[in-house]
Amino acid sequence: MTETATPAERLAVGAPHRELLEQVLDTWSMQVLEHLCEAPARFNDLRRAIPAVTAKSLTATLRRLERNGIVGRSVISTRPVAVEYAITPLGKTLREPVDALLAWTSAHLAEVEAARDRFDDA
Amino acid sequence: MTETATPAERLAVGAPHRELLEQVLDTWSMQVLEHLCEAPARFNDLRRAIPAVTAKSLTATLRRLERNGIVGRSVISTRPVAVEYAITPLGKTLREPVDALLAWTSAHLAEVEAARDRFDDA
DNA sequence: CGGCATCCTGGAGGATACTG
DNA sequence: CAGTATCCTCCAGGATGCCG
Repeated sequence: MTETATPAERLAVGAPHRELLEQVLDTWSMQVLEHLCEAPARFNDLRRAIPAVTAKSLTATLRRLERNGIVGRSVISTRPVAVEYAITPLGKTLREPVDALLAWTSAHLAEVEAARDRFDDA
Repeated sequence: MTETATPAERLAVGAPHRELLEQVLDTWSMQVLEHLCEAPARFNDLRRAIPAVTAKSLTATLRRLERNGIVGRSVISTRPVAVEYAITPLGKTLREPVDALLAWTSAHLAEVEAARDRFDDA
């Protein structure tokens, strides 16, 4: 198929590309993703692994990721119920670009902080 | 130097890596970046190029990018004053990981939308 | 254990008006 | 032209309590 949209157009407010990025790059989603890439985890495992998240936000994050096909949710009918979240094959493809971002911050954070110091002096 | 932090640690709330990503991946910053990568531009050029942005938000975005060393700001003392914004060498290094993100959405948006349809049926 | 419903607050960001 | 100042609204997300 043909790719007609420019990068700027794909990033416009309301564009599907931009919306998808917002649902995948937010604070909690990225952390959930990193953890599930290591190993599947249950709801409260994730809560403990991500200290600052509230139950409400974690639920919303997991639902959104599940809806987008990034994570899978399986209910294990023990009593009490257990629920396991796992990364999907689609979710795994996200790791590469996200890690590229992390690599960028690692490579350039010092340079950014130097720029901040210069800016704050003036 | 040694890199000790895990990806999850770098993404934790309050971590410098995460803060930097937030200041660089937000709605307006990404669009400003894309436009300045094409060519330097003046304040009102950017306003026109990014229809949904308000003057207040654009100012805040440009200040933050300037502080982080991602864009440069030069005042041209004509009357009335002209101000030109341009991408810096550091800013240019951001393009690669950001484009990787865009490439990911292009490659997988259809698959995501299929997952959404499935989810919304249930 | 893994949620959902309700209430509530802070702060991001829009609208508008003004200025060097 | 390129902002700044002020006001004001809105809603993401925290706190709390309840339930299958």
